[in-house]
Amino acid sequence: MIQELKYNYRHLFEEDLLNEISQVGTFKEVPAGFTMMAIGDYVRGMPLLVFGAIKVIREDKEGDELLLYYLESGETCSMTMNCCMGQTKSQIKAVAEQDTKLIIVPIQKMEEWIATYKTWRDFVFLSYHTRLNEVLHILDSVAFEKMDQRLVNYLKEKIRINKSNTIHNTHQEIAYELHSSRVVISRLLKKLEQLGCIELHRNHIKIINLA
Amino acid sequence: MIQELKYNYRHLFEEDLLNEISQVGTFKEVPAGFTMMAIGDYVRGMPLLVFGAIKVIREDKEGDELLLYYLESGETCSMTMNCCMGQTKSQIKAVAEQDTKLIIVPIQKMEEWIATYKTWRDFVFLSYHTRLNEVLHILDSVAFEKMDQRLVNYLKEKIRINKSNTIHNTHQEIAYELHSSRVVISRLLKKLEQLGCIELHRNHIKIINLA
DNA sequence: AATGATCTGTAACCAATGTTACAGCACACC
DNA sequence: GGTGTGCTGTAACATTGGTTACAGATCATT
Repeated sequence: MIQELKYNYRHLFEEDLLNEISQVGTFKEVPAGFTMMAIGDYVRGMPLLVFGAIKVIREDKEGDELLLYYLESGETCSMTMNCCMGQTKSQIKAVAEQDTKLIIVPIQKMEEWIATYKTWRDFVFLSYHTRLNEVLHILDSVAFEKMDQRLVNYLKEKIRINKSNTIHNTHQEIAYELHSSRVVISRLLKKLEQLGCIELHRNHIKIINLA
Repeated sequence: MIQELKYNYRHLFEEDLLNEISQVGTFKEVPAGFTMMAIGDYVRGMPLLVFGAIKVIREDKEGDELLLYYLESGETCSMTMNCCMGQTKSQIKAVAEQDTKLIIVPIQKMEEWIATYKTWRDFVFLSYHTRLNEVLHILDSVAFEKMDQRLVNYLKEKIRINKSNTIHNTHQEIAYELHSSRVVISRLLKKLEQLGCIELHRNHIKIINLA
């Protein structure tokens, strides 16, 4: 554990803090597709990603979904902190986008370290900062952009996160994450194919050029 | 200044911090409708509201607007902190909803106090926490709700903030804040009037019952 | 009272998105 | 090879919201 921790966080935290983390943290591995947290779950710890990626999804009462953003290694989830500090249930769902490795730090420690380690404090602030910007970014896209543009952005982000030009999802899955319907997504994807931007196949999409 | 500060923040901050704030802070009064910050402005200080309310608005490149949330007395704007710490330009517009009084604290002090005062740290975290939740709330409403419901929520929030059952806005102004068009808003308002929920007048709307 | 500006109401139309329905295809499993 | 399941393509239609256009109402100013 300590190696993977250091590989990702050495440039952020001092030796003492890294040691503390490795003492109180729990190492976890989760497979792609695994739901790590559902709406209403109580949050017991703060995740530090060391490998992989997690997608964070908003859900309304009817179960409609909307992808918010991805967490990558070296990052944490300020939503989690949000819940910890507010002592409330989770407002979001977290699903592993890839096979993922992470370290869970107990809530209590995370609050303690805010007082004692400046680097930890900066890390937590930066995380809030980043998440707030990402949620604003999604808000922009939902409020100001049309579905075709949102779809293109979604595909771009997906290949960036997964470091691959092939997207292994069905149209239905994409529709859920954009809070749209399968037929609409199929329609727009077909248009993109006709423009030569992508190639459609069963269960996967090859990205050629999204400009 | 010190009285107004204490009235709103005594329960949050210790005496020492209150005194520091009153020494380095600048008192400001702004009239309703005044634009306190525009997109692209550089942020020079952190505002602590002591009276009134400020609306915070997101804007895209085309100048399309979307109301994010209101700041009330006893609150600050984590967007501002967002900008301060990231050293970036403002991503939002802030307009006084009412005649408003506030204290501006220099950025440098605000970072210093995070290390030295626990109450300040908690305040800053709580502010991030609240803003993140509010932006999520707006996102929910834009992503999952239809315009009629969004309009009702808008009206409700407006009377809550202004502590009055009469809303002094034109349909056009409401349309801007919801990122819709005047005709659509007039249409929906008329429906609400027919249901007996509101009364429409020139330049103002009287709220009867929004259930 | 006449003028002009602004605000509101309404109709007609358009575009984007969502819904329903169904056909054909690919794949896994028998 | 036959069958069932899930994925994709497509048509027809409904709904929501945005656009254009214009008439009438209200208000301030002269």
